[in-house]
Amino acid sequence: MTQPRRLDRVLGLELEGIPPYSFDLSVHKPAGWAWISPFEAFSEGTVWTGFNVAERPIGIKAWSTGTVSEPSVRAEVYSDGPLPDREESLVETRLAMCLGLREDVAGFYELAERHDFLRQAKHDLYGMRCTPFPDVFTGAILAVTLQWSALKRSVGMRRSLYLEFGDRISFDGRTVILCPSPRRIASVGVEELRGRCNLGYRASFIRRIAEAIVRGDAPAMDELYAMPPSEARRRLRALKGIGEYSADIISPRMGFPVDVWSARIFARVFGLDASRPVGRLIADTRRVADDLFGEWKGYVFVYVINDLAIREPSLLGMG
DNA sequence: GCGTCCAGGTCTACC
DNA sequence: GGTAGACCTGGACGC
Repeated sequence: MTQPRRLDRVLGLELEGIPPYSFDLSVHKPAGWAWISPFEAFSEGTVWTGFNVAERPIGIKAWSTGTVSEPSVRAEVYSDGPLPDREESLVETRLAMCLGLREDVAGFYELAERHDFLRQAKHDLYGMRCTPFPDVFTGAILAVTLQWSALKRSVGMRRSLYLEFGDRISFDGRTVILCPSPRRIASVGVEELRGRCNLGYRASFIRRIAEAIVRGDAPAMDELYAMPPSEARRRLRALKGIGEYSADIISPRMGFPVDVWSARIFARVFGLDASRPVGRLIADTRRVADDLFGEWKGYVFVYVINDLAIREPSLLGMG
């Protein structure tokens, strides 16, 4: 195992948000989803994580300095050297995006008042944001490893990719493993990827997505963020191995990524016949989500699953 | 112990 | 444009 790269504090940021905003719920969701890296740490309201900016590993320590009604986040940025102005600006923009700080959820909360299950979720998770990935490759690795696999194996594949190929960084007394860079994965053979990470047929998908990003043939996350959501998903689906489900996960304006598992949950929430063939069930839950919630459907997905994690954890296999 | 089924999708070939 | 079959692997289940 390689020694972690030591990073020093190079920048402090104070980020304002649109209320209501809950930092803790946004970066540390009740369903146990990590904010950015499965190897980040969260303790007493502070998160230590990181991502790559212009192929440079960046460490982030962040915590709330405000309230739900007057949100403010302090972020300390760590690097292996001073950041050029352009990279400082990139880090600040990306952090605000990943935190969902500038997302106005008033429209979603209005919608939530019209549905019992959402009114409850809004109450339980008030101020929580959907938090986009810092880059397309981080989202693609999650989406592809979730495909056609039981959760235990999905978790194992993703952790192996990080452990085998991700950068280890050490800062503020913590060590975090970052998402492997596309350039690193593009330099590894498909068979080696398959063997070291137990990826099966997914190895070629991940390798081809990495190559597309290195060539500049894939859209950047900030470009996707600026596009209409349907266009962003269309651009993502042009990548090999990214279908409707995966594009819904990766898109910065999250879609409604129903699969076999979540279709059964949402069939119950939406009052559909859960005994129908699973292919039909997935199509039906997608249609209902589109019709009732439009572009807020991603928030519906995240709020419902995380509210179940609080109220009915056994339904999610959480105990 | 062994065989079968199926799982938190996507692509390709074929019609 | 719609659909069947292939794709890796491993846990659960029946025998």
